[in-house]
Amino acid sequence: MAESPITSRNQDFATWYQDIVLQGDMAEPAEIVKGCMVIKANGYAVWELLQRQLDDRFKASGHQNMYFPLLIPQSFLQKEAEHVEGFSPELAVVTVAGGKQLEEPYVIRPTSETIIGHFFAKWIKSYRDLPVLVNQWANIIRWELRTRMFLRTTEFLWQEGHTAHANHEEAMEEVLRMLDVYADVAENVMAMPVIKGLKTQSERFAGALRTYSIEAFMQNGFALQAGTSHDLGQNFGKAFDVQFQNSEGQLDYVWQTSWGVSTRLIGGLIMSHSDDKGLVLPPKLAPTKAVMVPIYRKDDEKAKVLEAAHRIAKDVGAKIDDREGQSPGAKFFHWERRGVPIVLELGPRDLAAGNAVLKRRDTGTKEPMPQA
RNA sequence: CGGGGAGUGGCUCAGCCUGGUAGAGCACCUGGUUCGGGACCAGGGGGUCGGAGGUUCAAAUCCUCUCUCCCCGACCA
Repeated sequence: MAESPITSRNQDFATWYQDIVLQGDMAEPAEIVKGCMVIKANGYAVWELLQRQLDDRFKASGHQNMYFPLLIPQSFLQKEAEHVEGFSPELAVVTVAGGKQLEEPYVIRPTSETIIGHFFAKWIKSYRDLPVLVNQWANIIRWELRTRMFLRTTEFLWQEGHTAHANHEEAMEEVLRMLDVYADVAENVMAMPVIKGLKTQSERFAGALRTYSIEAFMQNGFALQAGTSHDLGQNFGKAFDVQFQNSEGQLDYVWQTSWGVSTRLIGGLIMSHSDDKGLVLPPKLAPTKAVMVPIYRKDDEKAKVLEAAHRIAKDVGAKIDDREGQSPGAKFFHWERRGVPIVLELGPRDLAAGNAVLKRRDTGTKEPMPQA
């Protein structure tokens, strides 16, 4: 019996988390780039599934995807007093480009309210232009003091929604609508129960009137802020002069919202479901839903088992693990650590009985499954 | 930024205290036997010990400086 490469949750939760991420082929520290990670195949595939679920809901509620520059003129950040105060300490700044000192440095976006505010001002003239409902899938950089894979990395992937409305009521409806979308995805896709609520004044987004969040509970009893939705009021509208004429012909500033979830969700997913044996993924977010492990000894068995295993795997949509030189035991551990929800076993005994063995990752239970 | 830990084949680490020209396990390659929860035997390839300087006949090992990563705390999606 080989020793498990995974530290138990009771022994050391933080180390357990790291082990799960590493052993589950989710990510690894980039090392050469401070605080950054390489999102590996299994982790990125989960992110893609999660993106799809979120994106479908954004589109269904009238939002459109756009893309804004990674680099933002430094002066933009300074236009909103609280915003600059909140983000200045964690900005990465580009001062040299093309071999020359830049006249005005660019900051690498920590979030895009400012640059999007600039363009909203160009695009919005009339109440008929409203609402503007934009989403951006992007990477951002925040120079955090301490990082943990997925939970807080220097660079991370996220989506940021940015909307502009004619009045505060509509903006607030949007803020709460998107909070509900986040809660829906968390609970019904990620199987991660959350509590919706209002953040305290000290915890709200820098530049927002109010910040709402969904909070999830982890196995160590900690809460994880899993998504936020901000009522920006007219703060950015005023800072970037986003004015429009209302139906009475008067000038007014737009009411804006912004909302985002990030690759941190994957950290929450891991800390919600995984166990001391490895990653556990809910079926809706599992890149590989089922794996078939064929078992055989002699050559004549091998031919029969492989033939049936391939056939059954194809029928049920399972990936077949027919790697040579790996024992079945080694394969079981391999897939268990990667969170595959269903592992099927097929050997001579099952062949004779007309069954395959079906094992669930979440419960660990095994049951016979008819081959037909 | 404060506190702790660690940098030695791809990975995990031993060796350092008591200097004497680099080891183990895993992984990898070849051959054979295996295969129902991490197989075994035999053979083989691969490192100059984070970096710089110093002491010494001789430095992974002693001294000085330095860089990086990880964990805990404060800050944040």
